[in-house]
Formats: sequence, C-alpha cells, structure tokens
Amino acid sequence: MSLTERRAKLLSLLIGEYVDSATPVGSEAMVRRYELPFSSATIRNEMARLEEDGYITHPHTSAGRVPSDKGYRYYVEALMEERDLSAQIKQTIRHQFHQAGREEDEWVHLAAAVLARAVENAAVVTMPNMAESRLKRVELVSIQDTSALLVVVMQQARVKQQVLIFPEPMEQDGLTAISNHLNDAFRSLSAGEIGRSQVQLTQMEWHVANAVREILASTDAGGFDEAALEGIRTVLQKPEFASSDKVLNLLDVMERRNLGKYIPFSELADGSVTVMIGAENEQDAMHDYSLVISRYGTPGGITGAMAVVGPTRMHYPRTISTVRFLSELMGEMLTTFYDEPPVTEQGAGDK
Amino acid sequence: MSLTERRAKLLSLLIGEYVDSATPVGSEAMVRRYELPFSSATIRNEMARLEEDGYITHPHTSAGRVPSDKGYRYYVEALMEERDLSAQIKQTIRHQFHQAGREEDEWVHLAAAVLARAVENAAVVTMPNMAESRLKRVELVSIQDTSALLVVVMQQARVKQQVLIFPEPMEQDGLTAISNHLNDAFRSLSAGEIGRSQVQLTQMEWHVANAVREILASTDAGGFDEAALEGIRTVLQKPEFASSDKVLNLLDVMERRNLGKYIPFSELADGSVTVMIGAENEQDAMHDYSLVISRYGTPGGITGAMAVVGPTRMHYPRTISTVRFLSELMGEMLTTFYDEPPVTEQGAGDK
DNA sequence: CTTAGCACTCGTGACTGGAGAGTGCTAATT
DNA sequence: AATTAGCACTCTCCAGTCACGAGTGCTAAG
Repeated sequence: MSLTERRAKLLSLLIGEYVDSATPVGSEAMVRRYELPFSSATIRNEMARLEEDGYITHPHTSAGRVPSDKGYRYYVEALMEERDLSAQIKQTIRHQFHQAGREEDEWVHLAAAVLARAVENAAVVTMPNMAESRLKRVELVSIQDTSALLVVVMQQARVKQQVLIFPEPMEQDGLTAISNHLNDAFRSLSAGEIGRSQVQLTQMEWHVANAVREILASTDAGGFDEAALEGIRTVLQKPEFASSDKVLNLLDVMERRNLGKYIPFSELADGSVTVMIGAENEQDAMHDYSLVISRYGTPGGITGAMAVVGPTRMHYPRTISTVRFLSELMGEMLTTFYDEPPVTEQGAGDK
Repeated sequence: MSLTERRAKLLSLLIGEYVDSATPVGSEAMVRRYELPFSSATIRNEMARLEEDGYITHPHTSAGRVPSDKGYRYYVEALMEERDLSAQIKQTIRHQFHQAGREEDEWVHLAAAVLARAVENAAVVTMPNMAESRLKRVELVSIQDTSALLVVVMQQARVKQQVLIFPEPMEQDGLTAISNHLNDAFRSLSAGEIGRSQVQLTQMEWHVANAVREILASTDAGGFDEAALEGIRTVLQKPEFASSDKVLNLLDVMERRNLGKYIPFSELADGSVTVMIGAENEQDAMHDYSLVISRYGTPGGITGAMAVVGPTRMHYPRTISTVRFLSELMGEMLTTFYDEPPVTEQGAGDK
C-alpha cells in the first residue's frame, strides 16, 4: 500500500516535527514551519486521508496529528534516509574503545554508555556468547579442608568460578592431580560432549567434572543478567513519562532479569538492524515503546546483541545508524582480540 | 533535651501513624484512632510544643503534623522498641541462604533481594572485601599469538581475569613457566608487598607481575559497581514519588557508579547498625531519604556492607532489625565457607 | 492543667467560562 | 479536478470562583 508522493512527504515532515516537539502537530503549524506551497486546508485534506489509511491519528478532535505505529513503520521502511554517522563521531567512538581496557565486559559497558548517550534513549548490550562454550582449562585451588575454588576458563576468554565442597578433606596436591586429568581429558569439549564422554574417572574427578559441565551449560544458556544497561534516566526524562504511572512500566522492562523476556534477542536476523515499533512487540508492556536491535559478533561464532529502548517517538534514522555502527565496531573489536579459527582451535594440546 | 512522657508517647504514636498513612496527622484523628484520654485541644497544645522544639512540622497552616528529621532521630534513639524478627521468618531466610549456591555473589544478590522485600524499600549489598587482598594463584592461558588470559585467584575465593597483550608471541609452555615462577615468588603477598619485592624477574614476568599487582590493588580499592541493588521499583511506588521530579533524584542515587558517593560505607562503626535520617546525610541529594547501614563480615577480616535506602518516612524498627539480622547472617555464611585463620594462612607454600 | 467553643486558614475538588488550536465541511476559485 | 477561503464546531487548557472539610490557635471557663 503506497502513498502519493505528497502524502509521503507530508508524513515524513510530520514525523520529523513530532519527534522533535513531542506535541501533536496541526495543519497550520505544518505549513508555517516548512513553508509548504499549499494552504493549511489542503494539508488538512491530506491528513484526513493519511488518518483514514491509518498512518496518523489524533488524540482528540481538536488536536493535531500524531504518527501511529503504522506511520512510523512506513517511515522507517520507505521514507527516511539513513544518514551514516559523521567520520568525526566514528573516530571519537573508536578512540574511546581503544582507550578502554582489553576486557569484553568493559567494551560491553562502554558500548551501552556510548549508545545510550548518542541516541538519547536507554541501551542494552549483552555480553558476547559463543554458540557453544568449550572448555579451555580447569583449575582447582584449595580453600579449606573440604572446599576448593573451581575456576573454569572457556574459549574467548570467559572465566567462571564456583566454590566446590568435597565430601572429604582434599590436599592441594590431590586437587592438582584432578585438574590435570580433567584438562587432559576434556580440553576443547563442550558441555554435551563432556556428558557423553566415556573417560574413566574417580569419584572425586566425576564430582568436579560434573560441576564443570554445569558451568559450561549455564554459560550457553546465556544470562542477560550480565548485560550492560545505560540511559534509563534519559528515557524517564522524556515528556512521555510526565505522568508517573508509565515509569513503573518501563522500570519493569528494565529490571535486569526481565530483559530477556521483553527483548527478543534470539529472533534476530544476523548482521542487520531490526526495528520493532510499539504494538509490533510481543509483550503488552512494550506496546508503547520501540526497540532497535542488532546482533554483533565475529565470523568465528562469538555473538551478542544490543538494543535501544525508547518511546515510539524516537529519532529512527539516527538510532538505526548508531546501532549499526556500534554493532560493527564491537564485531571488529572481538575479531581483533578474541577470535580463533572456528575449526583449528585444538592446536597444541591433543592427539 | 528530653521530652515529657506524654509528649514522647505522642510523638511515637504520631510517627507510627504517619509512617502508615503517609498523610499529615491531625489532633482529632490522633485522639479518635488511639482513644487517648485527652481531648483534641490538649493534643493540639502538646503538638504545638513538639513543633516549637523542632520534632514535628506543618506543611501548611491547616494541615496535620509531620515528623521532622529531628523527630525521627529522637524516635530511633529513645522511643522505638526494636523488635527482633520472629523465629519463623529468620528460619525461612536462613533456609533460602542454604538453598542458594555457594558463591558469595549469589549470597549478595539474595541478601539484597530479601532485604528489599522485607523492608519494602531499596537495598544495596556490596560484595565482601578483604582488608587487603592477597594472591593465591596466578594462571596464564594462551588466547592468540601475542595475547593471553590472566586469571588471578585471591584469598576468600575471589577471582579476577584480564586479557594481557605481550610484545612478542608466547607459547603456552612459556606462559606456564611464567605463572609457575610468579606463583612461587608471590604467593600470599599483597599488592604492596609484590611492589616492594626484590625477586629477579625476566621482562615478560615483570609485565605479568605488574598486571597482577594492579588487579590486587583495584580489588582493595573495592568497587561498589559489583554491589547488588534491589527494590528500586518498590521505593518509587511510594506516595513520596507521586510527583515525578523526585524520581530522577533517586535514580541518580541508585546508579551503580554513584553508590559509593551517596552511601558512606566507609565511615561505619563495626558491627552495629547506623541510621542516617534526611539531612543528616552529607550529600544534598540524599536529604529526603534515610539510610540504614551496617557492615558485615568475619573475624578473619572479610568485610562488606549493606544498606537500606528509602524516604525518611520509613518503618525504622523493622528496618533496623532486618538489617541487623541479615548482616549477622551474611557474617555467619562467610565464616562457615570462606574464613581462613587470619595469621596462619601461609600454610603449605613457604619456608 | 484541661477542655469546650469558635473564628480563621488552607488545600482540594467541582464547576464555569473564555481563549486558543485544530478540525471538517462547504462553497468559491483556479 | 484540485486548491483554497471561510466558518462553525469541538476540545483542551487555564484561571477564577466557591463551598467543604480538616486542622489550627486562641480564649475563657471548668
């Protein structure tokens, strides 16, 4: 369903104006502001048609027009011109990333902060995840008689630790023996492969191996609890939230443990930026918000996701290009520092 | 400056009523509600005295009375009776902790969640910190030619990792040699001691040692960015925040990186629970809120802190006893699973 | 010291009327 | 057939008014 050129132009201008001003925009104001070569009456007629077709609405009879979800959708799809970020800005952001440390969680936080600031909305960036975590190394460090710290190092420099309780006192020497054996037996294996492995293990070794397996599995399950979140304040300052009942709604969305529920990270096409506008979101609570999401990652299989969350009244071109750029940049960073050839990984250790 | 018994009683009732109802309470309502053996006129006289002395105020001429910071302070100090939590509740909470995993960060999150829920306010619980971190073990795992993952295990089962870049390609064997040497040389040492150490090191070893030292030092500096935070929503639902300008204020306080600034964790007496009411807080932004803070820890020197943040209109007795209980409980948990004799620690490794 | 009584103060909520912005329709113009 | 001027109409917003009720502070009597 396509629009006449004039109507399209009008819709585009109206969205631009509304995104800026946050107040419904009327025919008169439209003509004045953009010096249109028509009278307000003509504009009114056109607006009436746009409304009939569902691209805009009015809050009440005597108010200006406001874009609907469908209007935004058409705009994003066909009307807006996506301007690339200026070289200058890109350079500045790149610089910040190279100034930052070499750890992925620093990048993730930085990306969220930069994104939130650039688009003036909330931003979520998840930690990057391998498709399937593989074991790189196990360490056991004695803590007390019957307890030890288990440190599991996985591919792509992820580390998790857990305190392990043994049914009997263990010396450091015994622990080292166990970890050596497990390192030999399980290097480069995934959780599933460890589970199916036929290697002979003592009871203690099995105890440890099991814990390792669980850690790998839980890393794969990939909690968004580790995601970085920035810019909630910025969003809450927007006029949409003047009446504070919507505030709670958004805060609920933003609680860390709910992120996965509200933001469909998993349903994303690779590489491209996805936009979900208002009611297009599955969850009711998100019906007043728009999402701009993208995966990022490396050819080697590391992938994470980032999203911008804000009211539907959002500067889409800017948001989309910023998300695209940052997602590419994160990919580059990961590739440079972490990526390992997806097949050859075994390397020094086996056979 | 002490109050007559009747005035004290009155203040106490008034605070109780106000904490419940969140609306200014008048003399008439007071008499009716508590069946006082005086007329409202008498109560009015007494209230006038209380106001004169600064324990309560008037929002405007014809409104009821509201406790002032000073009133709350007197109440907390002299009037309220701190009731211990019921054995039942304590048992439930204990149970939850024993059900949880064996990792300190799970406890910290759990403690924050339980606390927030119990006192219906926001709760912050920091990760426990040693007075001074000591090295337990170093591991180096190769990632790419010139990069490796440095894993530092410290006392009390804390683990930190960092990607390390070398000026030249390193094999895993070479990395293992370095970590072995460093383990021998620096085991049980603190950041400062490593810095002062006279051990001969190759250039590569020094590179790694330096990174280790920085990690220990930064752990000591103790970031509150790792603190667990719960219950922001609960607080924001309170009538104090009906007008949404104060919301932003609180959100600012609650941003992770600001916690240290607003909450004076460091100035705490050991063991006891500290209450800071309204303007007693140093930071202006906190002048409308109260804090109930406590340290927790073990005799062996691990210490963390927890705090409840909410409007000054807060149920102080309940909050204080809950904080006290949870802080004791966290101490117990840490002692059971982590504490090592503060002096003997060297153990297997030296001399 | 306590209390009854009463005038007084303010905030709240309901109602009102006018101003302003914007629409939608009709009829005239191009 | 498209555009425009004109105009009646609709709604929101805001300021003003008014009555109500909760609460105070004071005075004078018990």
